[in-house]
Amino acid sequence: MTLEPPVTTSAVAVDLTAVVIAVSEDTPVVLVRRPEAGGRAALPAGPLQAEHGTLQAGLRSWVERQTDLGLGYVEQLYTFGDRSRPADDPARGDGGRRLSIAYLALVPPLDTAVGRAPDPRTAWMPWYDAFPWEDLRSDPEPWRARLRSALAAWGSAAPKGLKAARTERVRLTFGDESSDWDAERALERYELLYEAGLVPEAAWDAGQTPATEVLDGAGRPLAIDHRRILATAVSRLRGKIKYRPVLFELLPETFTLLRLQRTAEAISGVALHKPNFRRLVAQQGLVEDTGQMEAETGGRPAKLVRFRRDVISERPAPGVRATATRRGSYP
Amino acid sequence: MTLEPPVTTSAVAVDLTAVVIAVSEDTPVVLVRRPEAGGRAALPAGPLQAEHGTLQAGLRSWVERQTDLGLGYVEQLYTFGDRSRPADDPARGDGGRRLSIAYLALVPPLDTAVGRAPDPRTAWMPWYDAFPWEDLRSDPEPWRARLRSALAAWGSAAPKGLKAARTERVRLTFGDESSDWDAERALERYELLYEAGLVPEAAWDAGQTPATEVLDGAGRPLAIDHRRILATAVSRLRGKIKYRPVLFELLPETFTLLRLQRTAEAISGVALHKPNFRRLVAQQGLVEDTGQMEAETGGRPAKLVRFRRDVISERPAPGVRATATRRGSYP
DNA sequence: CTCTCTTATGCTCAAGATGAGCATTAATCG
DNA sequence: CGATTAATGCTCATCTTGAGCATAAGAGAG
Repeated sequence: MTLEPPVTTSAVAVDLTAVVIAVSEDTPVVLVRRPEAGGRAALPAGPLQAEHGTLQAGLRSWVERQTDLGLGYVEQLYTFGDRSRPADDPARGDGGRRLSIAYLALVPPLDTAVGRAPDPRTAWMPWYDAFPWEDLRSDPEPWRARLRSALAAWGSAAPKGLKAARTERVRLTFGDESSDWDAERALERYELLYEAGLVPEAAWDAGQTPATEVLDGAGRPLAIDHRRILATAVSRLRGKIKYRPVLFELLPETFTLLRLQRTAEAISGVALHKPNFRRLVAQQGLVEDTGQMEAETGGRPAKLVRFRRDVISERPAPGVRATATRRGSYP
Repeated sequence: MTLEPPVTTSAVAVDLTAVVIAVSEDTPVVLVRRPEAGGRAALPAGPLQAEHGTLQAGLRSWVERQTDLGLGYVEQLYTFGDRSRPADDPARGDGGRRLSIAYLALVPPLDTAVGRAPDPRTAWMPWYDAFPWEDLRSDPEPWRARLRSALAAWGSAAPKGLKAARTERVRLTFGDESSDWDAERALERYELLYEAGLVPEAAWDAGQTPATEVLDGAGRPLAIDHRRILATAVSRLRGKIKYRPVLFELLPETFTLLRLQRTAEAISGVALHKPNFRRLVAQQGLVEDTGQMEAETGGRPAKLVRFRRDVISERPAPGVRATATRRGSYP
């Protein structure tokens, strides 16, 4: 390898993969292609075409045609192109490499009921189906305890010198009895489970059959490496809402503060302290009154507010970061 | 476009582009290929090869061979592949598209004096040569005032409905008399200057000759879209040091707290308040004493400290964010 | 051998931001 | 009408930040 100008190399298939996220009834959902019987659902993906002026335009144009929704927000996530991508990938063929440029897109809650979707070949899948352990809104302990004990076993099984490092990684990503985990580390947690062989993709990618006990409670696998791509999106989105007002892309024009909070909770997977959440939103000037009220609250009617678009990328870092409540205090 | 499995499309040349950053004598530098006489410097780039197991491994292996330095830290930056990428790109050829997967790499200060480099065809270029306006460590005003007035003119020249939006964008990215700008928005600033035609690449990419006044003070252009890639790296790195301890990848094994601060300042482009910076570092437990002292300080000798590697990805968010001092208070 | 200069290091203080509760208000549903 | 369900408002103790001041410990000049 030299520093000479790059030259074209071996055949590379490039596709654009979309992680389209919506929030439906406090559940974050992702657009997937329906699996055939027994198969795994896949993220929508399409080949990069010559007509596409920009990568993002390519992604945007065909997703919009598919979903009939305006994609409010689109950002490039990551480019996946490791040769180790599994052999059951139909696009690989003849020793070529497949490159997937993944994008994250957010759409407002319109026709996003789970199961229904704009195209009959697609469906909205709750993302916590893929990562049940990432939802700590109600009772976090069942999942955490199980995964931690499985991972502890993996740590103990490590070769001599690696034991401490593995144990420490588990502690950092999954927390321990005394400390919560960091919601943003969803990708690291998935990767750790993969390495530990606790998700079936690990065995499949190695050409083996996963042990059955592995499948229990390990979440729903997606095609190829799509669960990893989804985990990347979850991590990115959880980080992003802390400093950019992207939550509003997931909400209708007008909404109540509780709905905003529930959306934040759905994404981050933790329950938030209501008064503090409101204070945060208020002092940041992110929303303004519409003068209307929402009556269907089940209790006292709530003000309907709207996002102040003119503040969309204002100075410091608007967005919704807020304190988690102690466990169990969700509703 | 359908949701069918992706198929191989038109020829795509894929290369891995590296933004290798070091800090030399309080100056952030980037590794570039020396330009031919009159030409523009380019970032090192090499084609993606079939042997590369992972993209990052590919990037890492050949950069390490080139520089004889261990790349402490490598992360994927962004994939550039817009069709509008300029025509003087030697790798494009026959209507094919070029895809560049850019990586950010950090190396410790070893042989990184400006101008010297591991390979005679390469050089370390101060990144503020490309973005003089991004260095606000001493006196920010000369650049800011000039760019703001040029951009104000661009705003005023906008078609009727766009005027307000343009003016607002300028205000958000470049700040105004009363407010500083956000150091992380380096990429947005470059892109705004590009759109406004204030950097020569804008004219070149359009196949035109830039007006000479444009060139004055607009920084040093790089080959193709490499200045944009570098701006992406600057923004990413400035954001990253706030919540991950990556600064240490840019420092030798042991260092003084002032050197750590100067490195943070070099990257972020702003002068920091010394006592507060120390307090921050101390309370985060990022460093530990070595017991040794550094005598060459010019004043009272300073303790030599070292980064606590075991804390490298600890819970909340270690890293170096700190308050900027008011202007002019650098040294 | 002091005085001066330079940088290291420590301390204090006032604001602001955060984490956790408690109290009131206003609808709906039997 | 009383119970239930939310919406909204307020308070308080802690942390965290932004800024400035004071002292300590070397090198060099005179």
